[in-house]
Amino acid sequence: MSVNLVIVESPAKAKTIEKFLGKDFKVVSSFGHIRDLSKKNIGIDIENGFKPEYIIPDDKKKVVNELKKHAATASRVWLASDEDREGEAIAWHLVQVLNLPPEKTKRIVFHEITKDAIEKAVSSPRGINHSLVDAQQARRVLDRLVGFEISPILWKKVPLALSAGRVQSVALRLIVEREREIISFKPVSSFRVNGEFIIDTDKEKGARINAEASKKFSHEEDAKAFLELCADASFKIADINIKPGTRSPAPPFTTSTLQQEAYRKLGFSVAQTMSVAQRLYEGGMITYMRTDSTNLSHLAINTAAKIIKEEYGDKYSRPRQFKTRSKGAQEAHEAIRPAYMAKKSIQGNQQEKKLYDLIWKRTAASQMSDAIIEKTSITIGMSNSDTPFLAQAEVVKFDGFLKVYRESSDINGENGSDAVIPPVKKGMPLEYEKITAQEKYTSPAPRYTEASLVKKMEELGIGRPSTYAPVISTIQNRGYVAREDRPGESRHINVIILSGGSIKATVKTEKTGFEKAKLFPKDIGIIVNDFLVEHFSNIFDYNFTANIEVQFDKIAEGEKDWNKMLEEFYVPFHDKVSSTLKEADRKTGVRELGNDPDTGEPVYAKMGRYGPVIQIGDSSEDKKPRFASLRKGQLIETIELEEALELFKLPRKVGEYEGEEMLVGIGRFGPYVKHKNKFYSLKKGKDDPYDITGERAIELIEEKKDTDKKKEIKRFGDIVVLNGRYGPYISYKKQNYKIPKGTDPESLSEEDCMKIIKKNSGSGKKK
DNA sequence: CAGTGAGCGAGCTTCCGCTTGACTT
Repeated sequence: MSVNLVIVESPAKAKTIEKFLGKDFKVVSSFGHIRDLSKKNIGIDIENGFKPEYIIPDDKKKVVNELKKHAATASRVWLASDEDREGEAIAWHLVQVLNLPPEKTKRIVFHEITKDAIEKAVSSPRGINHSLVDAQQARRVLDRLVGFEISPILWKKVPLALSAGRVQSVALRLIVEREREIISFKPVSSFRVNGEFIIDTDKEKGARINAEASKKFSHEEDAKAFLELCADASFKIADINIKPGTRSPAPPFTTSTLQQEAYRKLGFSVAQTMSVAQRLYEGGMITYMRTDSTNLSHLAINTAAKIIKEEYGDKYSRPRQFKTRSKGAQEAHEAIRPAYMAKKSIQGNQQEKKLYDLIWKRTAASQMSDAIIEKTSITIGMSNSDTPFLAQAEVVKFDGFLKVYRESSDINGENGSDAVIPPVKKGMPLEYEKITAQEKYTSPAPRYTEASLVKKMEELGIGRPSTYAPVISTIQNRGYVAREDRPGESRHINVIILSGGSIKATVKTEKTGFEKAKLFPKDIGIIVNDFLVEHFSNIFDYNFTANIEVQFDKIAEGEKDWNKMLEEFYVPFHDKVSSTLKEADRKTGVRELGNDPDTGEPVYAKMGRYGPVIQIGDSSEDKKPRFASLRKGQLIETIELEEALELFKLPRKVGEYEGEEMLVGIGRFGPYVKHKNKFYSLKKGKDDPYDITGERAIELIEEKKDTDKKKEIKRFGDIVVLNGRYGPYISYKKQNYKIPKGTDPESLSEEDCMKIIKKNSGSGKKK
């Protein structure tokens, strides 16, 4: 029985490959890495040349046993893990753990899952590349050293801090530094002048041109003076400039660009995109979704060309192969594309259909012709000023790839001018209909979204396709960063309008600072970041990863010894770890805000044991300071005295009801009235916790009691049938139970309820 | 879930990358 065993990393890949190879081949999966560093004693014997201590994690034991069984009966084992640093290491660990003898072990690689590529791989096997394995070990050990030596310093020196790492801490730094840019940003306003012109000879048809003055005005008086000039001026077309141009499609998706576009076009979070893509991959509908490559297989390029020609005609087809440009790309896989281009749509839920459609269009567009455009610029001259008005328009002469796909931009409303310019000739006279000078404020760099953070991380070369989503979850789970909204504020802007020869000034309002699902640093994130940057500036430098990647590459090329590289890194690093542990002060981010006007005591903002607090007064033998927690959206870094003192006004008594005190405060779910140990929410936008009256509080209490009564359908002792947000349910001993569909809750008897409770209490236990 | 905060200090936490489920909301 001569059986060939092929081991790949992913089970879905195993299934596909087995179809291509004959029945002499059994294809199984390792489910990624099968060994990792032990967590005991850092998992590294530092004294002995950084010798790693590898263990098989509990959740991998079953897989390893299966692999051992298969390997024992196979006469030849083909290690087909990915062709990159990590893949090579997986192959090596397999050799070690499965005790594979060299004579029956072959290492093969392929970048695309096509019959051709796999057959070719099988016909040209090689051995394990030990230099590449060493580069991976260096990467792994370095990450462990950084993470496991610095995190414990944080536990000691920063309250509530939890972790640090080569990647997560730089991601955090990006967010903290961006926030500081925004905090210190001072908006400046200037006036932009826009004119709406009518072609003089064509007044009836109403052909219009919108144009902007080539100059901005910093002061309102200057803008007004310019409009006064306009009132007396005559206008004409001074110049017309027509420029042809082309636009090319974006390359097919990588993990990073898929996450960005799915966020911009479909509103998916980074994690959501990955889980939907995973399902598409497992269903055999798309290629692998964790990739940094923009390569397409020849087969994919050829079938795409065929389909594009059929669907849109020959002139829309333009096969291309894109070069991967991102830093540190390892290109073990293809770009993310449909498994079968012929399938324009798929079965599945809405999310799956939408994501597939996006991938199909992006892939197709990448294989289509450039769009041909014509850019028209018009200069409108003024008789009494040398400041012209300019108009620009773009006409698509041939749509090419734009027929199926247009990439979105991170910046809203900057997708080019869609203005249409009527046919005009040089020298044509024009009349203004309306000329408006409107104040416009500059804005700071935008806060990161999950997707734009991924983009930035990729640019810096930190993180990998498999870790972008997890890292973003980590910094949020640690409480360093939160994805939040901000309602924004209104701001007045001055507008001056010239129309029919007269000038009028008005004031408009606009929204500023509105945010939706943006990444904000939290106090603890800011303090952790400042501590890390203060003591380990070299490691949390934006270029650190790029620099050590150069070293890893040298190891992979066999030009450098991996232990030596680690030695060079570790000696100064560990010195710094020791000295920081010994010398660094505890960091609470404390800021003195001023003095309490009532008592004269100092007021501080700082990180307390349970979170950010304001403290009034110092601690002494006979006096305890007073504390109040910061609210959502407030930062130690920016809170001011007045705001801080406000926090001490709550909770406050608003009166008595039924013989017991009513207290108003603000909790995690917003403002509340507390009465007899029960909480009643204040109405959003209607009630103000600082001036709500006792009568209103009683009203709220009664109202809530009333709706609670309506919620209850029936009751048998401990068993209560209730009307909830998601329909009727049973509540019993603090647990909720779903009522099966099609059951009328009114008709339930006590026994029926017990049955439902018993049936459902088996499932869903513990965390 | 709507509190807490001093100081002492047991026992715990933590990294990045490669893979899926098995969980809960």
